Amino acid sequence: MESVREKLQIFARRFGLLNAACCDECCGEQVSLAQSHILFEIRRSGAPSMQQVAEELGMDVTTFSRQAKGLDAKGLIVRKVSPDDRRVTLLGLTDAGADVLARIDSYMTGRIDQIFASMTDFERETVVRSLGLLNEAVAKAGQVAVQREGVIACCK
Amino acid sequence: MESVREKLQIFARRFGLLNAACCDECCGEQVSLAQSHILFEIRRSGAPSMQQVAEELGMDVTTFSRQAKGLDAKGLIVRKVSPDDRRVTLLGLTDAGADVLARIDSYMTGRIDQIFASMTDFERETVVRSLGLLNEAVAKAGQVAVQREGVIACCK
DNA sequence: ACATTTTATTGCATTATGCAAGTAAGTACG
DNA sequence: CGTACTTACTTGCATAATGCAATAAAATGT
Repeated sequence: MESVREKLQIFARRFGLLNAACCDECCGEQVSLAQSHILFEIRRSGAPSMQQVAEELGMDVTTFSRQAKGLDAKGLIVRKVSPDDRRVTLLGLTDAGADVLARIDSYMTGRIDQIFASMTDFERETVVRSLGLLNEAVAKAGQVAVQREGVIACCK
Repeated sequence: MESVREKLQIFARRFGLLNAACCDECCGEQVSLAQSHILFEIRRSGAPSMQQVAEELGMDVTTFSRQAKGLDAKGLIVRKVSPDDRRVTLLGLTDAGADVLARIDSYMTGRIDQIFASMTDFERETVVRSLGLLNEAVAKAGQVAVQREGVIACCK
């Protein structure tokens, strides 16, 4: 019988592939998969610093720095020095960046709708609620780990 | 409010990070994250050909070929010519490969248990069932996509 | 004022990646 | 048969990604 670990592994893998495919299909010319993650996270977290995003994505800051430079050069994000601390760079999406992300969103939600189409309303609801539970639980487990080991969730 | 797309995105990302951390902590010396995925998939699918695994993982066959060579050199997998078709290489885990994978499994299940620890029994059950539903739904959506577009699920 | 820490950037070497091309084995069809 | 075509895998090569070490610049502590 299939373990929870296997279920999660397989689901995460497939979702990753779906994500890559969508990103590639709608804006492969403009952004790589990694860069699409960065756009997503910038939108999600307001006006984050480079470190914040890099850590959230589990990416080395140096790698992140280069990716951010690339996105800046393409006019998809803006980097401005924080007024509070001139060492930190605050990130934001440009209109073009928001557009690219919106296009990826739309592909993704389309595909996700296809996936959910084979479910009953009840199943759909259950699954969505479970995802919420799962994310909360991961966050909680992360906090515990920080208290115990001084480590953030899953990142080194 | 958080969309399903966002929930999925975030969950998949965190799981990926967890996966990387576990793989790194217990056998970073022996296998890369990508290689751990390969071991996982070989075990999961019996005695697959190179192409099968590469496709399942959404990896280019040439990249896969090199990774497989590396795993073979480390004595973690065996590659033997198929008796049915001498072009195809059938993959299998060696004892050492199975051990490495078992170690990763054990780290992962430990972490997953931590995550599930903050849930009630009912929630846990619901989440597990939902993961099953989700994977089935992805598989179904994949089949539909094949019929319509001649494309496998999410891979190009 | 000076040492320490923090944030971000660059140098450099290693690795991953994928396309194009090649080899070897199987298949189809005259 | 044999010749053309397809399929499974491997290598060449060029490009992109990655991370550690070193650096610059700003903030903090004492």
